[in-house]
This record gives sequence, C-alpha cells and structure tokens, in this order.
Amino acid sequence: MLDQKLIRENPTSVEKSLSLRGKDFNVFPIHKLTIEKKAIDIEISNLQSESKKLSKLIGLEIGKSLNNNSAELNNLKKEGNEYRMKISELEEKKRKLDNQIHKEISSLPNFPSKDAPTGKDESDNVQIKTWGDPLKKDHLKSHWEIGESLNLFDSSKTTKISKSRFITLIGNGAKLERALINFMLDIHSNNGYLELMPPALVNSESLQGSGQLPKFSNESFKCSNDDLWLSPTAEVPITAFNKNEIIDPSLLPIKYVAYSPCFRREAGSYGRDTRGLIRLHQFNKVELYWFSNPSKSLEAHKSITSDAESILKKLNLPFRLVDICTGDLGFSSSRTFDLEVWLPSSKSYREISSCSNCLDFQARRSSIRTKIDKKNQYIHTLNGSGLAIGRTMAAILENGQQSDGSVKIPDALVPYFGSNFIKTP
RNA sequence: GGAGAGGUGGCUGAGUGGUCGAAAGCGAACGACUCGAAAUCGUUUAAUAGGUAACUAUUCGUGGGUUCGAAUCCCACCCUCUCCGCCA
Repeated sequence: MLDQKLIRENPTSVEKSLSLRGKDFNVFPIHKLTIEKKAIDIEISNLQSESKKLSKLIGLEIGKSLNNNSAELNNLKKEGNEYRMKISELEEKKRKLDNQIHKEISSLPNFPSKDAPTGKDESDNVQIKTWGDPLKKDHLKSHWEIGESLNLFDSSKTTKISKSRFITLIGNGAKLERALINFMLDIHSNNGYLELMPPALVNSESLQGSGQLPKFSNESFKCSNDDLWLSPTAEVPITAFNKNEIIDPSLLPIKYVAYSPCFRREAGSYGRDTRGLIRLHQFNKVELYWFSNPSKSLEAHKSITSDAESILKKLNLPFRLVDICTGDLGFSSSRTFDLEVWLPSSKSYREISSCSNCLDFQARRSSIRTKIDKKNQYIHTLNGSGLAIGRTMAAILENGQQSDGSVKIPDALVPYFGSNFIKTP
C-alpha cells in the first residue's frame, strides 16, 4: 500500500512514479478524498475536545451538588448531547471516506524502483548475466516426454482426481520432488534462514496484506464456507506471520525459508504451458523471505537473489538473471530479478525464481514496523523462490537427459535422491 | 460439535458509570550508596495519529449501541484456555 500522506501532499509525484509501469494512474480523486478526510479529522478532534471538557464539568457539578436534576445541569447535558450528535454525524462521514480511500489505495501497485529498467512489457526486461552452458542439441526430449517414458508423473490420470493442470508424481518422480525440497531447505537453513512450515489456507486479510487482494481475487482458490483461501505462495503466510508487530531492530534482518504447496487458478493463461510441470494449479515451492531494515533492503535484495542462484549453481543448471522492467513488475514489487533456467526442449529460459524487493509496500499493508531512532518505521520485505520445485524438476529432467533415455541426477542432489541416474523402470 | 472460563500497558494483575490512560508488583532506564558489583533507597517508564512545539485526539480483543460521560452497562463477532465428544 502506498503512503496516504504522500498522495495527500504530492499527488503529482505519485502519479509520475506509478506511470513508470507504462500505464496512466489518476490519483487525484483519492487525493481529494484524503484532503476532505483530513479536514473532518481536525473538526472531529476539536469537537471531541470540547465535549470532553463539558463532560468533566458535569462530573464536577454533580460531585458538588446533591441535586442531579437541576435545570442548569440539564442544560449542560443537552449541550453535550448536541456535541454527540455532531460528532457521530462527522464520524459516519469519515468512516465512509476511510473505506473509500482504503479501497482505492489498496488497488494501487507499488512504485517501481528508479533502478529498474524502464519498459512496457516482458520484451523490455534486461538480461544481466548468464551462467553455465545451455544444452543445445537437436532431438532433445521435453520433460513431459521424459516423465512419461520414465513413469515419473501422470497428468491424464490425474484429471480423474481433480482436473487438468494438476499432476500426480509417481515413484522416482515423487522421490525427486521430495529430494529437491529437502535439498533446498537444508542449504538455506544452513545459510542463516529459519525454516517455517506455514498453513496452506490463509484468510482474506493475509492476502490483502501481501497484495494479492483485492485486485487479484481471480487468481486464488477460495473455500466456500470459510474466509479461507488456498495460499498462492508462502509469501502470504510469512508476511502475515509478523503482521501488526513492531520488530526490535537488533533482530533484523529476519530470514525465513518455507516449503509450501502453492495454489493458483492461472486464470487467463489457458492454452499456455498446458503440458508438463511448468504451469499447474498446485505446485511445491521453497520460498525465501526477508524482513529487512529499511535502510538495508537494496543489499538484502542482492543477497536473497544470490541465495536463490546458489541452488541452480549447485544443481549445475544453466540459467540467466533478468532485471524485470517497470512495465512487467508484479503488483507489490518495486524491483524484481528473475532467475530463468534453461529448458533445452524449448531452447529458452523459463522463470524459476522471482526475487522481489517490495520495500515498505507489504509492510504498510500488514503493519510491520521497527523502531529506528525512537520512531516507528515500516520495515522492508523481500521474497524470492528458492526455488520452484516442479520447474526445477523439469529442468533437471531436460538438462540431465542421456542418449539412452535415462536422466543424470546432479551430483549435489544424489545424497538426497539416493542414486546417480533415473533409469527406465 | 457440546459445556464452562477468559481476553486490561513489556509481563503479572487490580479496577463494574465521573480528573481512569488505568492501582500494585515485576521488568527496564537513570541517580544515590559502593573501589566496583549485588542488595537497598529515590526518580522515571504505554502506544498510535496530527503538529516545529505547546498541545489535541484515539486506544483496556474487534465492531456497533446506551449515556453529557464507558475498561466498567447492552448487542454482535473474533480469539484463547479448560473439560467432554470426534479425529491424522
């Protein structure tokens, strides 16, 4: 959430910053509401002050005289009543304004960082570096072909269980998934991250707090009988974990790593990536998350990104690092680095981790602060996949495929998986 | 799901209509004593919003209501705990 005060005091600069996203935003209607609200605030405060004084006076008068029903006293009470009417009228107005302002501001995305490349869409993203040698040969199999021939997963049988875009992992496929989760959790938790295993169901407030609501309710699955949603990413429960807290600055940064299943409706993406493990309604992910001192989030962003990178390096998977342009940034993010893994079958890089610095955007929505120089300040939140498990498996299958149809398991993963190759059953 | 109890400052806990933003204790900070420390004694110590400040307002789980005035009364909701039932 953007700072209401900023919109009230400098709407033009707010619009200018937001327009970096490649769309026009009109914040003047909100600006007007905030001015109106401010005036009402002051008026209410004045009236309350008067009415409080009067109440005290009445209390004193009653204490002095035994007559609770004197004409004088009744007049004072009547006066007090008038205050009450006026105040409650104004409060009603204010409540409406507050709701409206809150609703409007919640729908505004975060400011893009000035360091992010300016651009309109995906095509303007900037490649920062590549790592490893991308496997480029003809007649390479896709991971779903490999998965089928090695019997690692089955999507068509899974439609009987739920519907398309779900998967059932089988045998070595299931084992590989499990190995990857443990592998990633171990590396990160040995690297200073505290492991969390949060609930998969989250309430509306939590989704609001990290920015998925109110704008993207179409993207999540909702439970019909409760105010609970299937969490689209561990970012949601982790943000909510420290909601409404003032964190001692000496504890910062707080670094969490969490494994969680993630559920996304993928509305609007039918027809894309319909096969394999790339785009599913349910997938597993190991998520990295930092609560950072606001003055240190730029360095934190580099660290979290390189922590995510380290997994790809250990697994020896070629990847590139991409600086997401202003027009392609997620709603809550001010700057995002994507890690894209090489998928030889499509001869392209695919997103496997998205590392974002949300600055104080989520912290303001969730009210997470720290005390610096005796003043409360919103902390900065950062998140990054470390990594998406399904896509990592796809990359291992495709990059590790051998001419005899087997798949070589990256050395670092062997202790977790238990063997060097996945062979035909 | 049934029955009961409860939610007050950093913590424990008192407070059932009027200077209550809230006793007391613990904790913490500062000072005295001490070579230093412990102990003891004294003083201070809630948060948030607005304002340069003086100050003003709000906050006793949340939201409404009654009243000139609510931590205190009324209504609804949320959460926690205990017992019973069910259950991986």
